[in-house]
Amino acid sequence: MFSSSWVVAGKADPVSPPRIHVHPDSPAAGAHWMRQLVSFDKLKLTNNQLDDNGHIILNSMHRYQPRLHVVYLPAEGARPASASASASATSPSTVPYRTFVFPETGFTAVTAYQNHRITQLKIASNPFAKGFRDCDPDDCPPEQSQQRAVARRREAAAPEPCPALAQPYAAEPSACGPLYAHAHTVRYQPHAGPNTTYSAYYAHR
Amino acid sequence: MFSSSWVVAGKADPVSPPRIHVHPDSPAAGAHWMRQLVSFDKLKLTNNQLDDNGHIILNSMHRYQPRLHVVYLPAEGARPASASASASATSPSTVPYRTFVFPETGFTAVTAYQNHRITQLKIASNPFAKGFRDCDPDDCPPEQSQQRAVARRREAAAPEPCPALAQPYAAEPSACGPLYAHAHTVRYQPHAGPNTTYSAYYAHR
DNA sequence: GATTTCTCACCTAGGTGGGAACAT
DNA sequence: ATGTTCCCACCTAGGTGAGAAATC
Repeated sequence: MFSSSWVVAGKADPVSPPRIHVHPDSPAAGAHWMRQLVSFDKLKLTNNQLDDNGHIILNSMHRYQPRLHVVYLPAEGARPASASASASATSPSTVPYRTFVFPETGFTAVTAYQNHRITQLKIASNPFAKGFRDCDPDDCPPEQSQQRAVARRREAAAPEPCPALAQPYAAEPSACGPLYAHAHTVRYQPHAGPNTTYSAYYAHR
Repeated sequence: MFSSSWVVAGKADPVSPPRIHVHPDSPAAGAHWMRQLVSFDKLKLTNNQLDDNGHIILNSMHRYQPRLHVVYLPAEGARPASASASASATSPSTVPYRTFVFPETGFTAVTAYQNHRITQLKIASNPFAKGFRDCDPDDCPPEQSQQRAVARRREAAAPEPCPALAQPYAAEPSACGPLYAHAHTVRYQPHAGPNTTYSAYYAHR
């Protein structure tokens, strides 16, 4: 058996090139942001340190805490001709902003799920993975022939469903032991300096 | 034979509900618009008079002249809290703007092409119609077995290509006689009052 | 008889996990 | 032994013209 806890494994890996995802609606007035839910579903993650698509660069098997920055931008006539990005780059201390952290959005980056319940959760709730379902939840004949899933699938382990994961995306991960969630719609900022980043050990169950 | 000219066929049909397509980048500074080509490829057309998707409503077999309006929007601090759209609706004469017309963008709306050369032009140049091509222009074996096109296709008429249409989307339509082009990326405004709109007669060749 | 609508096979574009191959 | 990369079949979503059916 393994101990189910995190352990420090030495100094952290070098930090990735820090990148910011600017919401596509930016800049916009406060009324715009309050009008509806603000979604970051255009944000993309990568583990390619040389990425040039503007994606957020992560290290696999490391833990991240998304942070949200709300930046006040003066009216167009009141600021210099240069774009706001360069203005904040040259004098960041003069740009007023507030930062918000939602601890429930913290996640561990992975290249492969470490817990097959997460796999089942994604298959059940993501329309693009419909091909891996045993049964379409929307129209599933009670005892009839199941919708044929991908032919070459040959999963050995039993499903052993976790009650806490019955509602997709709504469960508290710790309810089923250490889980490694794949996050699609998060904003990235390393939450601490290089010497305090969680390092590469993780717990099996 | 038919006469190859337009004739007046009585009073015009009632005008469609007038709609404006606002470019998705709006509002933006002049420097933004000058940075690259300004594309209206998100604009969609419909002949459904009851459309509620915000598409531009056209009458089939009628002629249209797109118009481009450049509207000056004062800096955010200098204008009232209400959005610019409502401001121009309540007092249009106070909104400074300029209108540009490019006669070469005029077109006739249709539900089906009236000239099969246009069909061939679209098939040759639109990636979504690749299934109807006899041969992929990018990799076509010189004399080998042609790429199989859609099976149930049974076009009777010979291709009889028009030299002026050799370069997709670049030809002057009148070079091959009266053509009825399908326009995807245009801005709509009826170019005259209801009594001077072209009506439903058109010329065969 | 001419025009419009509808369904279809055929595409593009891209988001899924599976699993083999590869790297460390 | 473990973690990563790559290709694949399988999906969603939606843009094509062909041709039958419907409409007028």
